[in-house]
Amino acid sequence: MTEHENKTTKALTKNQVMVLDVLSKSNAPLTAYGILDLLRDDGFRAPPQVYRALEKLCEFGMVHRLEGLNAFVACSHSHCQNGGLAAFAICEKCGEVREFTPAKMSNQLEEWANSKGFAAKKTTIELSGLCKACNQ
Amino acid sequence: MTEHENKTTKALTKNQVMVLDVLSKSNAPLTAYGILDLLRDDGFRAPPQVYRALEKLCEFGMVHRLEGLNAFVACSHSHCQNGGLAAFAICEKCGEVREFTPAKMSNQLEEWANSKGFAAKKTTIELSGLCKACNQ
DNA sequence: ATTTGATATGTTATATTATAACATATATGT
DNA sequence: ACATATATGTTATAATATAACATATCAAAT
Ligand SMILES: [Zn+2]
Ligand SMILES: [Zn+2]
Ligand SMILES: [Zn+2]
Ligand SMILES: [Zn+2]
Repeated sequence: MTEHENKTTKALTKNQVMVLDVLSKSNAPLTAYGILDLLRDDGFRAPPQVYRALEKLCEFGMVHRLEGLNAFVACSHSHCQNGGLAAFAICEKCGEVREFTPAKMSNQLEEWANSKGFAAKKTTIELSGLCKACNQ
Repeated sequence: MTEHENKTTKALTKNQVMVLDVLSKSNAPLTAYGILDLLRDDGFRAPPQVYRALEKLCEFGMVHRLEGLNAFVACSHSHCQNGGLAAFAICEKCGEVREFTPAKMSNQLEEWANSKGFAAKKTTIELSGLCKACNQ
């Protein structure tokens, strides 16, 4: 059994592992091009290699895309793999990202969606501001 | 008194009026470059003209940026001008955007932020999926 | 074991989105 | 009229993302 597995219990590919690895080790979100630069020595040469890995990792719920930053973070849990709504608090100063699971909000959004007949496939919740440490 | 005014009761500039106008008349979000194309005949020639107007209109709360689409919509209310949290349900098929105000969620996010000492400056809530009409 | 199809990877080129930098014009207060 | 701030125009470039095609690797099926 390999180290990383997705929900279908299929092992990640080489590139997926490398991308997940740099994201997991980073203490701030990384852009696709930032990841590319970090992986040049490992044979990455062009954006599609990164974007393709990111796309799959996002599908698997192992990585999240932060829309407000055009950047990516490893999931804080082992993996979210959809269904579970995730929210992110992003510090503008230090870059720290806290992922949390606003269960009640999830219900309320669902309630709203049901009442309007809207079938949500994806939900984005992002707070940007200052984390406790940076706000002193 | 001019037609459009922002919160400081200062009239919008010529370019701001034109950008707000095309957004108000559109029944779907527009990208900056889409707006540029629509305004070529009105003297717009380059992206900064659009982005500058959009930046101000967003500040004034008269336009919202949809992070998931890199696109912009006119505020459904007269203007939101921050403080009031706005959420968006975006139909992937027809492009329709419904802006709504999830008051309870707002409280819950605030609650979470307070408990963690996070000082949120901006909050993004976007649902993407299918609207009622498109989901038949 | 060989063929076949599917998936993953490499590579080049290009599309899309956004901003930097500088020049000119217009408005506003003294 | 002058000084100052704001708005606009313009060129160039940065940053983000995808299209298109070639090659390689993997996984059945024969
Ligand atoms: Zn997660
Ligand atoms: Zn911080
Ligand atoms: Zn609004
Ligand atoms: Zn629709």
